[in-house]
Amino acid sequence: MQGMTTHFKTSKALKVKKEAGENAPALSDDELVAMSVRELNQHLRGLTKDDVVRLKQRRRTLKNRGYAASCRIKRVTQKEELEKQKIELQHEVDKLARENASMRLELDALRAKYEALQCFARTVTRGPLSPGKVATTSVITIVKSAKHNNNNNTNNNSSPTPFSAQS
Amino acid sequence: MQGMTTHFKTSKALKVKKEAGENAPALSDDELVAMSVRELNQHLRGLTKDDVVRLKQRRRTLKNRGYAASCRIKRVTQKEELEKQKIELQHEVDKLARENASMRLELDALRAKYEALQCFARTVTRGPLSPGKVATTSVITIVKSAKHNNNNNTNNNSSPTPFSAQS
DNA sequence: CTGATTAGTCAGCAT
DNA sequence: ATGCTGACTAATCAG
Repeated sequence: MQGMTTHFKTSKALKVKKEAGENAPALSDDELVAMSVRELNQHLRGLTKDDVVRLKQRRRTLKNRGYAASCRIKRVTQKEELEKQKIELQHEVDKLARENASMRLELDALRAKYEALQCFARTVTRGPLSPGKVATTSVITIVKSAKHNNNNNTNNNSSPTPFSAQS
Repeated sequence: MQGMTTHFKTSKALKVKKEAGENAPALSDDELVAMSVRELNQHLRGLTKDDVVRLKQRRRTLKNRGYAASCRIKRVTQKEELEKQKIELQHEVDKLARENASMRLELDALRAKYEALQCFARTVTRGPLSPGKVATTSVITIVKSAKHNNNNNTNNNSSPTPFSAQS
């Protein structure tokens, strides 16, 4: 991709462009860009029209240099922002998927319990004694304690609830 | 450092830079970039060393122009790709959240049904047998089966079974 | 050398 | 005038 060999040399050539030996009013780049228009006009007194144009153009160029840098920084910042949001969304997907799976399990388990209880209720209502084709494979265990019913909170599978069924 | 003195081109072009009227060996930019090194050498015969250097440099510059364009295209493509993936993830989040909510409803409804049936079962078991304060911790085990119980598959809420309870 | 990437420059647009 | 961005160039890095 990119070299990233941070060459902090740049002694005089590449990044920090310093104007060579200008004539008298040696204005540094940093000074020139930081200058307001009013300040600039003060420095412009007693210069050739040509020099004025040149100096203004140099200022414009220096400004552009900064604009270009801002533009690139903005570009990478936005890209990083996008990637960050993407990661956050991915985490949210994972979290929801986990919740989903565990709820599905819970739902299936509860459905099974419900159906077992349903069968049991059928037997006890339809007649405590039906001599027909009953009783071969389903076991229902009912544990009953009448005192206090503090149930139904974060229903784990180890049900202390009155009714629990195994297939 | 660079005085920008070398642009005798930039005559009128922004995107498609076409060389103006060159001299004899008029090679278009497109031809020059598309040329292989062997082909280039053939066109290089009978030229000043200086001209050879110039032509090679022009070729390199044209190539660089293309590389820069590829780089920009790649940049926007990757950005679009990121945004696309972000939208897809957002849709997935929405979908999972919807599933989650509906499952939560289903779970709550089933829990309510289950508890109602539980209450009912308690009454029918406790009622006929023990009117008093019996059965505080009794365990009842019922073994039951029938030949074929093909009724429990993806039990929808519209239960045609004998027992159904609503809260 | 070829291809990719960065910083700087300019043109052009918008404010 | 000021700020931003696309395209171009040169420099430099990576293979």
